[in-house]
Amino acid sequence: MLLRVGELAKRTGLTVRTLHHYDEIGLLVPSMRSDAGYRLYRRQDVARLHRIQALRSLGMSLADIGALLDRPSPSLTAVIERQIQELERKIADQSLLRDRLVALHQQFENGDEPEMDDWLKTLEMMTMYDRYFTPQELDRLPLYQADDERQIEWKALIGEAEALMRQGVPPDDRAAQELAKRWMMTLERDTAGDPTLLDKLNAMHANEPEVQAQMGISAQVSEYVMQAFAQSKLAIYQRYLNEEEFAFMRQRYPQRMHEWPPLMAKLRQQLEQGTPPQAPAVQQLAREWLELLRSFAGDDPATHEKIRRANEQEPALQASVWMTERMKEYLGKAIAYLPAS
Amino acid sequence: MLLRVGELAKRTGLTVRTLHHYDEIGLLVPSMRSDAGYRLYRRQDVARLHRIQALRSLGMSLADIGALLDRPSPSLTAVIERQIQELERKIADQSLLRDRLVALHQQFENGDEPEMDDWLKTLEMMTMYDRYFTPQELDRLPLYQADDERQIEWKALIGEAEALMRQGVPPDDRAAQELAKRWMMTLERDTAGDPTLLDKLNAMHANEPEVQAQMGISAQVSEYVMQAFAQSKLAIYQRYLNEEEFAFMRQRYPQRMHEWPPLMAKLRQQLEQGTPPQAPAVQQLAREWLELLRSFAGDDPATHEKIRRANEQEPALQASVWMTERMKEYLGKAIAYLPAS
DNA sequence: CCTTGACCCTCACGCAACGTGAGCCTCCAA
DNA sequence: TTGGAGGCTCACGTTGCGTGAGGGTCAAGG
Repeated sequence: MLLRVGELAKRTGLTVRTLHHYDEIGLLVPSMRSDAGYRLYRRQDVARLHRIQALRSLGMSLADIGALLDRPSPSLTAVIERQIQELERKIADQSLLRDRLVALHQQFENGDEPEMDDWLKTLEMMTMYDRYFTPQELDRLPLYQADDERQIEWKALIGEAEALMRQGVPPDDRAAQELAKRWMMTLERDTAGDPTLLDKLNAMHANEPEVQAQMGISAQVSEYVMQAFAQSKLAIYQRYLNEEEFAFMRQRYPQRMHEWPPLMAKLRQQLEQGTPPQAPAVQQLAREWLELLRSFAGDDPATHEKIRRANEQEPALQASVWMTERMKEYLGKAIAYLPAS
Repeated sequence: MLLRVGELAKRTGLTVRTLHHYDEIGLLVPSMRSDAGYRLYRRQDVARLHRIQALRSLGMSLADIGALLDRPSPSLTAVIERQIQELERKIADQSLLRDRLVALHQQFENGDEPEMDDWLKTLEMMTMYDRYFTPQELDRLPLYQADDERQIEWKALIGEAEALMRQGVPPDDRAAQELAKRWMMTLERDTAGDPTLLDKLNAMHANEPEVQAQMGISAQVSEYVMQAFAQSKLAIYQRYLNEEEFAFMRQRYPQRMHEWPPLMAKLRQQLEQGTPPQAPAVQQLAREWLELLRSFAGDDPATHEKIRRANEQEPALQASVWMTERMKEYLGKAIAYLPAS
């Protein structure tokens, strides 16, 4: 029962080269050589090879197989479980990819042979979203599931904004403010009211000129809308503040309002992780929050009180802007725990 | 808008090494270098990189991407379709593997920590079957889905055969013949009556000592059963033949009967492929069939006629042995088309 | 006895898409 | 002017073999 490589190869369905390779890496070293140097495999070698093939068929690497065969492993079931999990991960990944490809394929199916450019642009957008959002987030991001209606809605909003800008309408104009409010409400809806999603979306728009181009939202437009939104809120606060307070706030608020979204996002994440309000991380966020408030409202507690009253009484300030009741409550507790400074 | 590698890497989520690599293979060569040799990427380079990333996210190889971007490909949808198909193949393969692993895992789940050897033996058997049968065949092979009942049944049959052999009972003994008939019927059932499966199973048993050991069917046992089966058929034919004819047949039949299964398998495959009986391949098989018949029945047409009559009238010859009515009819036609020689 | 042809041997490069140093250069701020 | 961050070019490693190149071995046939 001495087999030469060729014979063993034929019997096992492997190639001679493969057996050479196994020899080289010490996985299966034939226990004999002929005088001429031919590899001679004995029954025990063949048995080992069968085990190797068995384990290979489970997708194990040659290194792992060698380790497993050479010393009695602690737990074989554990090995299998690992293999299963890895396989399931791969399958999940590939299924996702396939679904996406199929969707893409359908999208361009009617309307024969799309232009290369349209094609790639769509693809690029998809990969952009991939870079800024996790798959779970994408699932929760309505903007990503963009149906035609949503597209049209946004096109209209953008068009209006551009028109106002072209006409030189200032951001504190009533029309601009109304547009900004609608814009923000739509945006809130399309980010599922999640400030984390909003924040990432903002980051994406800020960093990727191509996204701006594709969506049609230039940096100017978004800045204009932001300012108009700020003005719409200022207009409300004005009714609660005296002249001096309002003048102060009017100067500072528009510059600092960009800082809300990331702060809200972080707060929301802590809330969802169930971090208690007195935890250091949350306390830090509360401090930053107060800091931001002071930066445009000054240090006078009386002013702060007025702003709080406005927030409570004005429906326009209550609605929307990614602040839920739970968030307000959580923030309130965190602030209450802050040592008086 | 000139970016250095590090910056571009950061913005795209790639590594510097990856960008170097793309440069090396000519996929993305920065359109500028600084005086110090630093790679400088312009807007157009960034755009190209975005496209590269988009296509990569579809699972395309760098080579393919390069080809696609450098000349306008004929059909992009075709590319995607290819990707989808490849993905589905991979997914199918991996799902199969996972199912198998899960099954294996469950098999050993109860009965804490199995012995490495049992483990590997089971696995080895699985890979053996894999080598001799296609996945579709395995699906159709009842023996492979071996439940406990089947196992016990075969253990019993093998035990009986071994006992008879030990006791020195000759294959032409009544008891041996009865056992052989039951054996063949069980085997027919467990190969789903498909001679192709039978043939491959035989090949596996003949070539793989380990399979014999695992199943407990030694070459001696299977030869004994074969001979007993031959004797059981001879006993029937005897009633139709004269003494001389039977003496001739008795001498030859046991030696040649091994040749039936492969011949039946080939014939069945032709039948299933819908090959007409007058096709050369089928004609060749018919010739071989007649040749085999002559080899143990002699050249006298009268003898052949007697055998045919026996086959028609004897239920024991009708039943089983992997010959269906359709097969008989097909073979009959093929023989009828043979030029008289 | 010599020649085929089928096998066998040992290098050693190739593949895909980078990861990971090593050794050296450049730039900018302190 | 010095230190640290970032850049450069080799060049080897990874995984599991495929694919020659160049050269022995062995049994059969002329």
